Amino acid sequence: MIRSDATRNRAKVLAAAELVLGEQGLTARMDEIARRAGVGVGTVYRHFATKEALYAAIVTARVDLLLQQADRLRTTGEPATAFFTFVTRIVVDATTKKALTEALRDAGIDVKAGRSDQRTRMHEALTALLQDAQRAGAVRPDVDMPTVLALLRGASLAAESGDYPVPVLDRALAVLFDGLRPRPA
Amino acid sequence: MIRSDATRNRAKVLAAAELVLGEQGLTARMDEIARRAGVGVGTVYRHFATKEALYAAIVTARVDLLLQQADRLRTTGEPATAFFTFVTRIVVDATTKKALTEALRDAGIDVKAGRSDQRTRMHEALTALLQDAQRAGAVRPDVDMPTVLALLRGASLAAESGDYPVPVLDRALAVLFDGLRPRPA
DNA sequence: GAAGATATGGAACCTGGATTCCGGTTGTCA
DNA sequence: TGACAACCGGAATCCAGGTTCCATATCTTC
Repeated sequence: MIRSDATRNRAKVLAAAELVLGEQGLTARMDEIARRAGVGVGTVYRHFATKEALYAAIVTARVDLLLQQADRLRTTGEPATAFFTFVTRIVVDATTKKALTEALRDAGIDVKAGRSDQRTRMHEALTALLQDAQRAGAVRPDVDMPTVLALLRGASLAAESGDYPVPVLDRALAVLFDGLRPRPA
Repeated sequence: MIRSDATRNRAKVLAAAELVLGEQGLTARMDEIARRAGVGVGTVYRHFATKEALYAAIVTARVDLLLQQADRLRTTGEPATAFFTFVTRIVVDATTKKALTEALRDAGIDVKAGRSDQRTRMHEALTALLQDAQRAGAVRPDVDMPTVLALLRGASLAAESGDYPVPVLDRALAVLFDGLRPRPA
């Protein structure tokens, strides 16, 4: 039987970790996370065998969220906005969630444990969105997934590094998107 | 009097460090650098007071090189190619020199010690190239330096992370450049 | 080629931070 | 409520890497 306080603490740790990891990325310290959760390090370790495991838990959850959004956008019918919105969302996410970006390396995760199916799923989701957008003539037909991924990753990394004010990021993204659109002959 | 073997070793350390830092970035270990230089750690420390100082020395040198190239390009007369070539050069550089990219944070250096004038110089060089290109109608007039820097940084970071084959990076850069060009009405 | 100054190698030391351990608490169940 | 298992906190332990130290080896100079 799992004790009630245990579940409660687990949640607190998760929440604190999400916060701290978002702020400091992979360099965040375990005791800092514990402190913010109002809990001892021991407790953190009781719930997550290792720092990496803790990260994995968080990243996994977040990626799942993104995947859901991708699905929803896809069924919205508007391929052009679906694609650009999703990409934007990823980048914006990166602004806050340092750890996520790290883990987003090549559109997925490889944070050890099996979870690599997420990587595939994310890849598939993006491919679908891209192809739809291309079919709709909203994205030039000659860019492929790897290229998009590289750009996306670059944007996320830049965003993640934090010292850019939002408007600058917006403008940068705008430029990038313009580059992705088909040239008007 | 500086002993001849001392200068020789200094050079060896510098060379090894440039190599190792290029490969592994800031996480490179001091003893690895020493090993590759065929020297003891003590010797490394005799020449560079601290890991950071060693990095600074290398980055400074490299940025100086880039600055020279910027100058040369600028006087070449072709504003459009000058700008795009320079940007490309920086990104390509990033492919090999992890440490550099790190340090290139917002177009400069702040690796502690004073050297921050390089930051200014790099910034000036880029601004000059950008403005020239804009005046020549090769870059849309509505992008500003911060935006370019953000994009540049993103590209460098992506490139730095290494797992992209050259052609992908080329294509990504092409897209980015297209975004920077003025839209043909 | 001897003396003194300067360098060298690399073992020892130190520090920050992850992980482990365990005496003391608290939730659960009868 | 009592007994016991599941949990807790956080001090102690471990470990990886940076940095220091110094006995020994190399220059340089006279």
